[in-house]
Amino acid sequence: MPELPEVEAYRQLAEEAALGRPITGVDADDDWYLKGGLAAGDVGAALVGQRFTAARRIGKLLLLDTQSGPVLGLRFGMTGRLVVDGRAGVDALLHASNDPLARFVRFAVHFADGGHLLMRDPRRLGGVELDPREARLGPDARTIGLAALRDALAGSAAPLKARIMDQQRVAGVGNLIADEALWRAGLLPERPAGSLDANELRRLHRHLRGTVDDLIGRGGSHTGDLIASRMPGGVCPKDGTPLTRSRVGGRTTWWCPRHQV
DNA sequence: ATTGTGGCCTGCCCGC
DNA sequence: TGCGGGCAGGCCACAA
Repeated sequence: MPELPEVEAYRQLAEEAALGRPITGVDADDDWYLKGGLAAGDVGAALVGQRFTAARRIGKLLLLDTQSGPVLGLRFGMTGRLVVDGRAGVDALLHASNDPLARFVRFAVHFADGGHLLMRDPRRLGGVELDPREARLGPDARTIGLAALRDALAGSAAPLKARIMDQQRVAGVGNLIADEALWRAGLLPERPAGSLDANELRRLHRHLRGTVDDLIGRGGSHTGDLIASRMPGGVCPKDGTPLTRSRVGGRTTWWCPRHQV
């Protein structure tokens, strides 16, 4: 599913292939897919005649700036893909259908040259927004500083995993990255977020950023070292201990009961 | 304010 | 063989 690494790949695709091309039309027929009070026709009215000038990303939110219009915000939910001129941003997506590109198109932007940028999302968990409130998102997990991470966790009784997945505290951490980073850092997902000492905080910071960089480099959130073992019968790749499965913060969570404390 | 829960949506896979 | 149910999880509305 799209977590930060996938959305970063989408951002790069948009940056390489979608900037500077005059927009001549928009298909936004699915009301469910329009967020933030948008009505059918609003997106077209705002974008036709514009060009995208930059592709940015905060956490899992892709932001396409326009010349003199609003910022187009794209969220991909769990099964959303970005496709530009028929070229998909990522090859494989866990839990998403690999049906032909023509199916499940929820939103499309057409360019004057005949090409298009579109979102394909079988489960419709993503969405489209104009001028999304970027300030609502916390620091991006790829670049967050130690002090900012400390601030995000300080004083919280919520489970550590839930806290780092709170997009208003830290932007971009999804379920798989959370499990992978906590596993690498040797920290129990259920630990109260505010209970980390200075060493543990440093460890989490190092491994959170390291995990994000690794997964971007390897090409997706499914390429983590823990992920392959994240199934019934799976054992910890570090020490061979059978992994524990539970729910933390409402999410299925896998961890090693031996080295995560 | 903080923390937890349920529902949205659809495809897949398991067991009967 | 068909079918029901559980599951995947990002995000939001809502509850306590």
